[in-house]
Amino acid sequence: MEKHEQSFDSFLENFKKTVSKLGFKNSTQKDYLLKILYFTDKHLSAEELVKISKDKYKIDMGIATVYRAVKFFEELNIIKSLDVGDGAKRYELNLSLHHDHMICTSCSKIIEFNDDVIEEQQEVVAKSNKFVLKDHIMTIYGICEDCQ
Amino acid sequence: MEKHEQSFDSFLENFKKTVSKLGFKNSTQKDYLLKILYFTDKHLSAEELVKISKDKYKIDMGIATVYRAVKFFEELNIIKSLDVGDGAKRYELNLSLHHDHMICTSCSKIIEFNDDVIEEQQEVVAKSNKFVLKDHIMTIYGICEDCQ
DNA sequence: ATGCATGCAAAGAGTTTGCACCTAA
DNA sequence: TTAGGTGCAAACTCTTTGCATGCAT
Repeated sequence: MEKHEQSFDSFLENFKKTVSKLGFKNSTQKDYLLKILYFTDKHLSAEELVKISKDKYKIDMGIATVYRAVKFFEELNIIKSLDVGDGAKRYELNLSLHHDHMICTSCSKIIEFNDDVIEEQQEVVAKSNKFVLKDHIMTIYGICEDCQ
Repeated sequence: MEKHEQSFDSFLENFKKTVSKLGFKNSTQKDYLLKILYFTDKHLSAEELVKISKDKYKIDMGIATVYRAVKFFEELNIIKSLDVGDGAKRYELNLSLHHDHMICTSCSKIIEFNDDVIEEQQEVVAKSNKFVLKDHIMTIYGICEDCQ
């Protein structure tokens, strides 16, 4: 997958400006959550975000803060949530180009992919049903090479 | 969407044979759950299944029975679960041809669709990633005609 | 008669919320 | 100073599990 198009510093700066502009307040917790999400290549759950922020950045934050933050981020459309099928929602930054997921039902590995044909075709489907398209999720389930 | 290709009676008979063959036992509860799922055009949650079986068929069944049954059905691959984004999983029979979902983010209406191009293209994507494809989910989010 | 299935209630897991305190602006 | 943010714990929702009883085979 592509790297993000924006450096973390400029992304964060931009985010903070938006937050201020909207009349909300910035916080260390949100900064670190975004930092973790920016630099990970995984899809993290709320629990995992708490753990990483503690282990890696020595920041203790309550799980409630994480849930409130991800909800906030989702409203600003800068993260997406993903249902992998284990109980918990997983989150990822929404900065890079759109991509979909392929999940191995044996080892739960997640591979990201992007396919132009599918991207275009969903527009076609939306139109023919008179939907104004906003987003889509495509997840392919199968057995990855290693598990076959 | 297409109607089911099999009548309910033959489907149920077939199911019961399979259950016996596998060494499990049949039950009224499972029969009614399948009946409800067969004849509904909605995607029902566990709670809703309990309610419908009580209201429509005067069968009281515990929610635990429903969860155990849907898990059992999923293992037999005769139902699918669907995550609409409200907390609860929703279930639908897996008898008819494969279809995907388009969900209105305004009124939560679910429209089913089937698109050959997308069906074929996901095979292509799976192959190029050396995945053995088993299934896929495609959900398009947008605003339906009524809500625009 | 045997063992899977059921119902109930309790336990779990994930997420949300109320409230007192904290902190950015 | 003062709204919004945070942490904690309690509450909630959805789902699973233990156990005694029920019922299909």
